[in-house]
Amino acid sequence: MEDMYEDGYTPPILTVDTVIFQIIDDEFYVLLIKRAADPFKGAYALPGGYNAIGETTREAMERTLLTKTGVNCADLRLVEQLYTFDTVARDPRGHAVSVTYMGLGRDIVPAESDKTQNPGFFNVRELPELAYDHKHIIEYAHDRIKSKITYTNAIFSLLPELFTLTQLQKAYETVFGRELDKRNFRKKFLSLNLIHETSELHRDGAHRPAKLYRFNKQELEALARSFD
Amino acid sequence: MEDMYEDGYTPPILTVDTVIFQIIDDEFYVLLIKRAADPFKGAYALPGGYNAIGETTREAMERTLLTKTGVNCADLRLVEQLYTFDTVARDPRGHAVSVTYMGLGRDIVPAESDKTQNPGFFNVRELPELAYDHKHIIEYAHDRIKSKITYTNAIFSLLPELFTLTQLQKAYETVFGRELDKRNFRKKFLSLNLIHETSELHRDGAHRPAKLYRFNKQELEALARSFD
DNA sequence: ACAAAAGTGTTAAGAATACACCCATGT
DNA sequence: ACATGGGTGTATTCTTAACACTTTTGT
Repeated sequence: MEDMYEDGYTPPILTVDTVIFQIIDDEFYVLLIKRAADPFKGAYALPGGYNAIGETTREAMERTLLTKTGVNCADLRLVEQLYTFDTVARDPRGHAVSVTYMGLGRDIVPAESDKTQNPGFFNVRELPELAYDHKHIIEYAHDRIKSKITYTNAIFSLLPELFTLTQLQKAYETVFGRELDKRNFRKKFLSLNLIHETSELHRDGAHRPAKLYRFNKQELEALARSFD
Repeated sequence: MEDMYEDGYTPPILTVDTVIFQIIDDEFYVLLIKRAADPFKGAYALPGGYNAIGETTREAMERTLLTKTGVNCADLRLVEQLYTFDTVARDPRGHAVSVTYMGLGRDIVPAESDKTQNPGFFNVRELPELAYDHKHIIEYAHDRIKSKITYTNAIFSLLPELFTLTQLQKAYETVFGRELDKRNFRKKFLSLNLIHETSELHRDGAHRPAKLYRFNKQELEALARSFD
């Protein structure tokens, strides 16, 4: 914090990058853009951009996300800072530092204007070639949310307000990438007292309708016991 | 990542700050310096400083830690990036961004030269007035290590190579800030297979000598079951 | 002999796991 | 009536939690 550098101090380039996840048809998707300029022209990348002076990293994240993908941060259900990556050759102008965020939501639709750079959701299990170290960042974010849903109620951010127990279980299975036992899942999850039954039913095809549930709180809270 | 800014792009000030913890006499201590210049002249602060261009945040952390406290990062047993704080009024020259690190070790001795700014370890339960948002950063780091020792073997970083089960339990109690049951602690910890008995004994006063144990690995690994 | 910390085991309650059939609906 | 996903219970094993006395040593 002291004056290591006199007036000649020049900071590195500061960027932000954002990993937006959502579940579509029981698969896990991440929001990417196609790069229109070098470096990595034509490759896919996380939405992000420069962090200007006078702007917090969170503000830069919200601004770049909106500009590059049309996604409004206020429509996300959970946003948190992930990690700060130092990346060699991240930027042609030299060493850069990228503060990354993770955002989770439901029914997020990127805007398709041609000013925005072909934003779209890609299945996390079938990613295209990615610019920079963005593959690594996506894996890091995926690990984070995998572990986060084991000790918090973060799964709410990937579900609609009203949901069936089957949808809830599928959401867990999608993030974990493995199957869970139906009876044990229900018994355990209900014992955590995070959700309550509503009087509404979900009718969907030629079978018994499912009860719809709702989270008690739409804010992050720790679980009484860790999950799975 | 695209050119939001033309050539006129100016990044914010980038700094690093480091939270070094160690246990001394069964109490938890953090390394602080006394600020020699404004802002916050005379207040205590975490060691840190500017991140120069061309230098990674980790390099800046190692450099500033050595310069300001005489502590060599290589002497720490565990170092990890914590979080990146945007802090208003963090720096008189305007908005700044601080990447923070946490370091854990044993028998760390700050250098007392007068070039270094009176570095010293302070009991986390009796902190002096702190500059900036450093109190908040220390609490954040404390929470991180509290939770980290519940699902990893990170406690090794706060213990000597050879240690008794009582020392191990005391280390947990120090970080958690509460007491644990001796018999349950031993039974559970030994069942995790992280440590093994050595043939050496620790003699210390007029009572039965204690067996000394050693960690199987001095690297971070996840626990089979989460702890406490 | 005594003071001090090391070391040790059992019981009871709760949690995790494995596992298969009936229910309510639409067509 | 049948196909489809919704919904439910039990037995076993493992884990946690509560709890007090004996052992070994130095003085």
